[in-house]
Amino acid sequence: MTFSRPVEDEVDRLVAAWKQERPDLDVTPLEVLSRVSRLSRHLERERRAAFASHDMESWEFDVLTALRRAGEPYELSPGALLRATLVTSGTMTNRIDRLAAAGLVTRRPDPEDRRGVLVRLTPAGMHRVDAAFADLLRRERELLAGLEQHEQQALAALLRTLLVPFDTSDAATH
Amino acid sequence: MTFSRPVEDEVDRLVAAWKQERPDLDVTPLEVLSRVSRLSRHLERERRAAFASHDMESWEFDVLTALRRAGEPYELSPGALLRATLVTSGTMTNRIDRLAAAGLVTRRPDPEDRRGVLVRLTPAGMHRVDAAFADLLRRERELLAGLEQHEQQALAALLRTLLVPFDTSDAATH
DNA sequence: TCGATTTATCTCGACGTCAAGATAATGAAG
DNA sequence: CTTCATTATCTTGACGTCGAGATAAATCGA
Repeated sequence: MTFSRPVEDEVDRLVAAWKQERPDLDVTPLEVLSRVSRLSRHLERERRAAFASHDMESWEFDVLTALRRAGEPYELSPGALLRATLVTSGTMTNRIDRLAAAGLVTRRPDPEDRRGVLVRLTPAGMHRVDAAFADLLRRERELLAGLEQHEQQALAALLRTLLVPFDTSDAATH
Repeated sequence: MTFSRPVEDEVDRLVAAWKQERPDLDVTPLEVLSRVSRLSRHLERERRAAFASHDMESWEFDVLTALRRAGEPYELSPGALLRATLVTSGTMTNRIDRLAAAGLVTRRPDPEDRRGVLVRLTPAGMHRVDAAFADLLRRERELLAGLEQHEQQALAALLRTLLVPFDTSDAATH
């Protein structure tokens, strides 16, 4: 039970400005969606900073992480990787090229489908991602320190509701 | 009061995979923060699609919107604009250049500060942004249709808590 | 008033992403 | 078996963003 709410964020100001300028419009959708976008941008900056100390780029982490959590043998197709990371196929090809050049993944033809390719995490890649991930979790925990456990759960559940339509409907290849 | 929760999103699967692979780590921060990032990416795609029909880019909209809601005389400095849009100064210079070339804004020296510049929305820019904004709100309302009014408010409040530290502490110039 | 610091904007090269299209293999239908 | 639609990956060029640094004006302090 919290009683104080004197604190404003940028979105409060933004919404107030719109109400002033366009009182005819109902801008309440911004209360949620602008906050999601802005928070995501701030988080991305934090991630960048966190990874810098591990000499890793945030796009590298996204790919390596997907492979890592896939479990043995830490191998996925480019298609699976692009669905996990929400980037286009061209972007994923490019990312895999560079990760392979850095020795963090290997690429081999899929023996079951001659169109396909399989990307596998190397021991070096595994080591890198594990270190960075532990650090990221530590930092993310701090960012969430302002919320009680049950608030975090409530927040997660609400976000899930918004996310489900995206994650189910389209198996978008892009 | 809702009892059903059979529905999973991609983050549920992602968290389950991590628990399998690294049971020693507490990955609950991902429940919130991965969802924010992923949702933001999906929203960005939606925005792109929404603006396409108005023949407008999403970066253009961000700048024009900031000017529009500032009210008469619809004029802000590049510094104010970059803080509103969370981009770097180099990016903002570039954006203003292109918007000015398109006739949607004008740029003039700040009479009060010879280092400064003032960017003003033109009538054409105003017209464009008003049309696009109305459309965006309509689409965003649909995205939120899965949540009751009070759920949206709760969600907004929780997000605000996470956002406040970013929006207060740093007046980051970048 | 002078020098040092801060603030505001711009420049430029490196880089990552996207969109569209190319290639090639697979799967489905008759 | 042949044709057609689909799927998987890669190629390419255009584009927007970032980061670092340059310039110049304003502000602060002794």
